[in-house]
Amino acid sequence: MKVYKIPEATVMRLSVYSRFLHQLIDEGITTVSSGDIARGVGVSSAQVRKDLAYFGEFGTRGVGYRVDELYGHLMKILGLDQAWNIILVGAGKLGSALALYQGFAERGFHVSTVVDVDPKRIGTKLGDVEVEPISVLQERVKEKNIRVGVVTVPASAAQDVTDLLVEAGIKAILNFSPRVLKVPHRVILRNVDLSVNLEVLSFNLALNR
Amino acid sequence: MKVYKIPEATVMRLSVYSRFLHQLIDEGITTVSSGDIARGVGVSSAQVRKDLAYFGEFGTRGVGYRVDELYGHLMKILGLDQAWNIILVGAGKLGSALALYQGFAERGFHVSTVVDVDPKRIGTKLGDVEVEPISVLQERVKEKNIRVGVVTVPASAAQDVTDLLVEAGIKAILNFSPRVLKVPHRVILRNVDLSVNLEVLSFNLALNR
DNA sequence: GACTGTGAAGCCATTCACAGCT
DNA sequence: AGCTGTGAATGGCTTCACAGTC
Repeated sequence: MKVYKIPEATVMRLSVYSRFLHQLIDEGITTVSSGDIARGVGVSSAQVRKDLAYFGEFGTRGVGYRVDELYGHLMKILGLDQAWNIILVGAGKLGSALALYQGFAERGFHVSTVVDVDPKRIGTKLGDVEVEPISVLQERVKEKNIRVGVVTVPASAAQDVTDLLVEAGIKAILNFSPRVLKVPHRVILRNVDLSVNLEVLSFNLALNR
Repeated sequence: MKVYKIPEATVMRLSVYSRFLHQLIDEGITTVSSGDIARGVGVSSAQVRKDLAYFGEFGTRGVGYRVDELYGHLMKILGLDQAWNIILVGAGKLGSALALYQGFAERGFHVSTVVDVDPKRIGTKLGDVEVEPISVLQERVKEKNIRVGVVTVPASAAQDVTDLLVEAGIKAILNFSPRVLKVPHRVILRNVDLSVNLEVLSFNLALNR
């Protein structure tokens, strides 16, 4: 893949396109145009074509794209042609919800380990995964070849567990805690900040009052 | 407020700055420079100053910003000088977790109503809020002056409950379902797509293999 | 000397518009 | 005629760099 720099926004849209295509497959639709996709996900058709153009030529001029074929390409591009083991740190309300979230499993993300510090939570089951003490973190990451960690601990503990994940050799972290985390450059970090999202809404609502 | 167009990225950073300032207040720090903030949240100091400049001049040249003062300005700008009632639609795993999430309450977002279609969930308590049937949605929105709705239902039900929220006069929607929702222009929509976030990570990990 | 506020420059993403296929 | 792929134009956000202020 000769890839210089793909905008993150493009990657996010590819993920959305791929889910839309999945819908079309379920509906038995076999061919789709960039305009159809655009209408389906709420972007412009030029945007769809540009996004795809980063990775190759997948369509046929005058016709469009074969749905199953394009879907396969997108899944490959997104790295979803393989399953990913992930470790979840923090088995509180949010952590438990994510551990049981169907949407992850559907896309090939398998929560293979859940750890927590709270003795009351250790030993409980989330689906078929048992909550383990945080001391097993390094061992599990190694033995299960886990590359992605999800942080769902309170803000005060977030940097500490992040350091543990980094030390264990994790490659990417999805952070749900409302804290700015420091990680080495080699580790990919994404933040899903629930409050920030609500605050963007309240900002916009507050604008016109 | 004479505001032309504030980049969304700016609004999101303001939210992060405000939380950082809150930390500083807890630590008893009274003055801060744009460089301090920049280091604390991982952006450039020019970025911090530009973001603030959209809204006025809050600092003193040669000195910096008064922490409590700047914090107050940011909270006002973000619309957090008032409490917001929010309605949560869908009391499944994720919905329950969000209903009980402390981070919302801390920032003045009060989950005042939770509704669901599942009879088994109706009548159960999430903290001090009782899950009610979806039929009360319109009534609750009106009587409690709710302007923000949070959608945490399965993808298949997402558009239907969104239509209900829009019809009830909701002003902004935070969507956690993996579906692209259609809303009228007057309604503000934000998506928190959990799978998309993981897929951006897997994309980046898959790049170098 | 230190730090803010800001015009200008640079950079990156989106949109336009059309040539090229089918 | 319809739709893709793409260079060029546009628009918008970020970084630079410095004048202004304490």
